[in-house]
Amino acid sequence: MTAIRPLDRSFFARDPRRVARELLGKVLVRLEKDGQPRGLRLTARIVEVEAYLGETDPAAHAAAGRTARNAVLFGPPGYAYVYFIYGNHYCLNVSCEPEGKAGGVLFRALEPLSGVEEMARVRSVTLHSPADLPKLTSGPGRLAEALSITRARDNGCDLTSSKGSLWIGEDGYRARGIRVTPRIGISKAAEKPLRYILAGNPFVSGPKTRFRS
DNA sequence: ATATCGATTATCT
DNA sequence: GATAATCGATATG
Repeated sequence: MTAIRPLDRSFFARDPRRVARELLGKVLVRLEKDGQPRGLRLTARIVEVEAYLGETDPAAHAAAGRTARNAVLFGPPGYAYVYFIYGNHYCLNVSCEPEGKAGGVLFRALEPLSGVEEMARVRSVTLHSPADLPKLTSGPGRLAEALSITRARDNGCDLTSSKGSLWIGEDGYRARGIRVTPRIGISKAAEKPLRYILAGNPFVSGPKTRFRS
């Protein structure tokens, strides 16, 4: 049982590239009120993220300026920006940069640490072997579903407060093997290296890349 | 292993 | 009316 402490808001008040890199190895925490005395705590380590810069980044939702949808990206740092995409999926970001300047980091993959059974239940995944675990949280839409993240419930929530039901913390784990690659699933500015992964971690999304010495 | 495709809707042009 | 920071299923090598 390792203690998890929330990150300070100043952690997020920086360039999304720096925040993205430093978020690798941190922990996303979801507390469900399920009637149990302490609730049900789901935790998962962050193993893949992407940086989305402000209005200068053609691929960012902030590119066309502030709208009702993307307002959180322009607000204070450390808050959840949740959007709905392809008529099917939610994706989670955390706002970066000081208030007034847009920027965010997209959560693309997590490694489950606790609450695996609950994640499997809400994802409708049957776990036959450890090889099935990445189906739970490998991919932005999958991890959002595993943690029951929706725009109605979570958009605009403070991710720096452990009193909330969704927050980001650190447990002393030190990230190893950080690599930077182009972002996934975008057409504009697709060549920019703004995706940060823990190389070799089986929960990282996308085609598996081979190791080379 | 890679490729293609349909689902389904909030948001923006 | 078109698009989209995706996923799961199907087809094929």
